[in-house]
Amino acid sequence: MSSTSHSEENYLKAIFHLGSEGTQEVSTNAIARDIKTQPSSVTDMMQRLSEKGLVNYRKYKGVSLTDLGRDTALSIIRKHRLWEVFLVEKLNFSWDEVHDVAEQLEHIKSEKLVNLLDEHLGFPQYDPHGDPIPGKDGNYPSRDKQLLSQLPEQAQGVCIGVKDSSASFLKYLDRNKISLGDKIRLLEREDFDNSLLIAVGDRKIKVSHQIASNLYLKII
Amino acid sequence: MSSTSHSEENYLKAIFHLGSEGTQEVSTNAIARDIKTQPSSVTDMMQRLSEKGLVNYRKYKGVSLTDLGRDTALSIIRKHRLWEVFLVEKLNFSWDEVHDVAEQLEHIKSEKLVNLLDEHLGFPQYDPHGDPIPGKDGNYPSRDKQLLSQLPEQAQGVCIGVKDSSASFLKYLDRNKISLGDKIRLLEREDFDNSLLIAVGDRKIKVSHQIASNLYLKII
DNA sequence: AAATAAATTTAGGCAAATCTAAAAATATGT
DNA sequence: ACATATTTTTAGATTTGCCTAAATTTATTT
Repeated sequence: MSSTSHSEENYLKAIFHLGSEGTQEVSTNAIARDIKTQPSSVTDMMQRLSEKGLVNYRKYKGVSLTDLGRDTALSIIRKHRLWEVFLVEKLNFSWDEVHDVAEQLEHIKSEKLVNLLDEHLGFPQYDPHGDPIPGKDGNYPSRDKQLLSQLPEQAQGVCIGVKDSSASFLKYLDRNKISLGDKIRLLEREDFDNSLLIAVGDRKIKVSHQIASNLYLKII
Repeated sequence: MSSTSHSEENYLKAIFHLGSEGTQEVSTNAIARDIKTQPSSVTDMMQRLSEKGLVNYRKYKGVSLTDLGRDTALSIIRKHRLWEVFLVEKLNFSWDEVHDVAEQLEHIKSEKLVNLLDEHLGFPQYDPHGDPIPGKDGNYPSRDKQLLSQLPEQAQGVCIGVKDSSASFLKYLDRNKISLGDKIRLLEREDFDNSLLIAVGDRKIKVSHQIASNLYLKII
């Protein structure tokens, strides 16, 4: 019944993302850092969310999502990702521009809107950054994926997502013509700084550890 | 600079609509009635909007929009109406379902989004209720239109808009197969209750004064 | 295990946006 | 024009969401 506020929804989303999909306990400080607010504000909000039955909160012990909280978080993430698809597919936004707008659109309240949008987009399974879109019923498909940085040498995979979806990282990928769906093989690992020599299609590229630890592959 | 809040935007919109497009002075009570809030809340907000330079406010004398306030109101109305077109044209909402959702979408802040949406929709001139869509530059085309109730007998026109866009009125029009673009002729006026006999295409319909005073025609 | 550091919570305040009740200004009726 | 009614404003509270500073709890070091 009592519907969630804009702000409450942002906290739920943060807990979901920080606590590996809401299952693990998340610390007050981690939430504050993520949401760019003070730890005391987080404590405040956790007490309110706890009273609403959206989180499990024990003083000094951190929080996790209840089933209700997880469902709420998933519905917001669903909306966020569907809107991202809309912005990129229908309005020709580039993938590094969609985040802030989707962050606003995700709070629009209308079941009908979300479901018609989903249909309009052809029931997409993934957003422009390769993240899976939660279903209407709240099911959340988890893909098996691996960071490029964790691959064994000579292994190869298809690029299926990014961990960091900041504009600067996405623009780096654009400049280096690395896109979702590209086939990538790890050729050499430089032990000194953990940088990698990879083959993207038939191009050879050197990438730093930081890059490699933000790119998800599906091993093939 | 200082951006307007959700709530401030709603007040600006109300003043625009109540004061025949923001030109006339609007009373505190009228705003309170329109926005479903207490007169004291309106006074509060008028003082804040006045400090921000969005309205001309003199105690006990009512408010009107400044040029800045009018521009702000128009940009919100532009967004509202573009989203209504989107909902009807792209997502197949019916025209009586769009209002509440557009009321939320109109507050999304992104120049780029509005302009790409406009382009995606083919730069529509009117929303699904026949209201003109303000331009990017803030120009607001006023059409010459007349209420059906004010027509002289035997005059005819094309239905171009509704004054009341409540779901119940719009559904009445649907049930009676009266749509924007239909040609309507006033056949007879019943003096007793001001009800009218009209011809819609080649069908004859009786409509009450209340109906007739919420339907806009362009005389032909 | 005591001392120190870090994380977390409490306490007290602030701004936005609302409310109710009371006071002040304006409008209306005879 | 004077009394009454209506409208509008002020005063004082409340809720949400945030802040800073101080207190408390938990973790880490030596």
